[in-house]
Amino acid sequence: MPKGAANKEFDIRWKSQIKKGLIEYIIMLLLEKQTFYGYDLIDKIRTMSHIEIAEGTLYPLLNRLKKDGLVTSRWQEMESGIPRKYYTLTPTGKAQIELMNAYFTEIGFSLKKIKEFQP
Amino acid sequence: MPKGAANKEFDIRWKSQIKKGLIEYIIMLLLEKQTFYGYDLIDKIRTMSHIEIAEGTLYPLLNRLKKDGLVTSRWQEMESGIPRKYYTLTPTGKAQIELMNAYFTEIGFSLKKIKEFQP
DNA sequence: GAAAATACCTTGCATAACTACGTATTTGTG
DNA sequence: CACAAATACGTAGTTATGCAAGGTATTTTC
Repeated sequence: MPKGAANKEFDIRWKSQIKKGLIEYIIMLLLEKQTFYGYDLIDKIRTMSHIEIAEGTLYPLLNRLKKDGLVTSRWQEMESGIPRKYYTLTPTGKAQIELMNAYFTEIGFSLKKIKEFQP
Repeated sequence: MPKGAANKEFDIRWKSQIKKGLIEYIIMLLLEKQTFYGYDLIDKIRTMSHIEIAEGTLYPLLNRLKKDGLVTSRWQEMESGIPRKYYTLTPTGKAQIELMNAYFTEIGFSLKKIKEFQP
């Protein structure tokens, strides 16, 4: 057990940086299973991963995915309540997920190798 | 097998984003095992992970770690060749690594859960 | 009928990776 | 022996993304 305390500000910054790209991946993994609307994605990810996603992060992100042809969206009028914008993964999005899965697997192997590395 | 091809530009951007924070973690994992100098870290990480780190990424990163008290550095004159700046993890750095390990473990569990999720 | 929750959105800031460049020394090659 | 490549450090400016803080509008709850 190290005696020094960790650097709290560094930790906050680092965790924010780690989310870059990761959130995009998680959202696509979920959209691979079913359609979601934005507000629901935030809630789903919070309960499944304890990762908090700000709305100011999510909505621009979904627009990027759409612009890049990875998802499509359609408005859904509710019988009661506020209309929701549902997102669906495109074939391009599905192809992209395969690349992401492969990259994550590779990162997993690399981290394992590095952690087991003996000088 | 999806018919659509993935979005190449998106993939390049995404892989760059995934590196954010990850490179910092990998470097600290290596420095936990032994001291390294910058140029050697690039080479070590390339061979152990196939992740390319630009020099313009590494040197500012090492300076940040130093500024945040996670590493110390000392110049080492070589008998032959260019002097090297060796980096060593501080107790603060070691404490930070434990937080990072815990966070990565949590992310691993979350991804597993999300991948196994059935609607 | 006021507050909270739902559901969407935008603007501006901070951070980190990258490209491209610069410096200096040493090693390899024709 | 000259010249290219490799070694080893560094900086400046660009770009992308997460986040805080703000906004609108409707619905539910107390």
